[in-house]
Amino acid sequence: MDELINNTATQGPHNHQACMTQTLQSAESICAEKGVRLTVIRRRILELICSSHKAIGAYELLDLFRLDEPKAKPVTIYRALDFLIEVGLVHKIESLNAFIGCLQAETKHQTAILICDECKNAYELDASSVYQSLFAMSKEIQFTPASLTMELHGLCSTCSKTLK
Amino acid sequence: MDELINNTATQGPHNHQACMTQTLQSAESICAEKGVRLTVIRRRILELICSSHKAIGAYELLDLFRLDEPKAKPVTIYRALDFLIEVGLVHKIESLNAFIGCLQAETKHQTAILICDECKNAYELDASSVYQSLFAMSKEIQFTPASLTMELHGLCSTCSKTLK
DNA sequence: TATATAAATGTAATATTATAACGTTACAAT
DNA sequence: ATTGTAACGTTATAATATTACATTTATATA
Repeated sequence: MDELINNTATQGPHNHQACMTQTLQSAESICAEKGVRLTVIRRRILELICSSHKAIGAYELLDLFRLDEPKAKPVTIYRALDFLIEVGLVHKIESLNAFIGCLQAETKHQTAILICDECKNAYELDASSVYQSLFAMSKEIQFTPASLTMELHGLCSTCSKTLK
Repeated sequence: MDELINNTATQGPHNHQACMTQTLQSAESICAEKGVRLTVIRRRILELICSSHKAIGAYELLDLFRLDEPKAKPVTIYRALDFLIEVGLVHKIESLNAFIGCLQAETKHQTAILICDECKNAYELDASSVYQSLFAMSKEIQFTPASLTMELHGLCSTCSKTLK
């Protein structure tokens, strides 16, 4: 039932150009469908986030964005991030104050984020079963669940091999 | 198997004075056992954190601490927090940048934090089963798990009744 | 008990992350 | 064309967290 989402990215080198192209096209259609605007700024920031699978901070993102738009201010990044998160195209990793692109934004999903503490690559794992069980547990004690943050730190397969 | 930890606190009013006293005594013995020093500052900060079950921010804590120690600086709080977290007496809630006292620090535990978005009270739920299943899932894809952050936002029973 | 060592704290400065407030521009629905 | 809303520009500042280095306190043991 649960399964790895962006498994190509976890299995070593993948065609990242194709991965990005697909992500951005998918983003276009999601926004179109939702009737929200993926403006030039928002699209560019999504592109920067998705340019790797590493978690990236807002100010790091600002530095990259400024290569094209030297006068850009932090709030521009945060506004775009707010939008992208709202639409589900980006996730915030709370334990890092950093952001990753969502590779499966089209599917409604309940995921855990797996973060490699060595290379900072972050992956999403479909964890519906875990969500269901935690939601059930919380309801048993009359807690009404709304949203779940689940972040698993550790080492990806590549880095754990390297560090042996 | 999984169960609510500080269930008295979730079930409405409880004897908070007794709760605190017990938490602090327990903290003393944990530190003694580990051979680490629960200094006056550290004990006081733990006491402030545990003075309610609401998540509290570092600077809020600083304000409280300054009632006694007007010259205290942020780093004093952060140092104490680092210590208390290291020892397991306090947890950081990543999604709030805030802290709560741990009511069951003596037991090795794998917990989810339940956060009421209305009253900010936070509870710990033993979620060993969920940890195990997520760890197993991650290992299947050759990810080596180290630590898991699990934070469930929602409404506690009291607040969900009130908001009806 | 003196003293060496490590741990804890004091103090100042600064880095990092994020938001508020308010004006202007662009879009898109009538 | 007008008008209302969403997006963006600009400035300032709030909120969170760390670094660096000096000083004091506790602990072990000579």
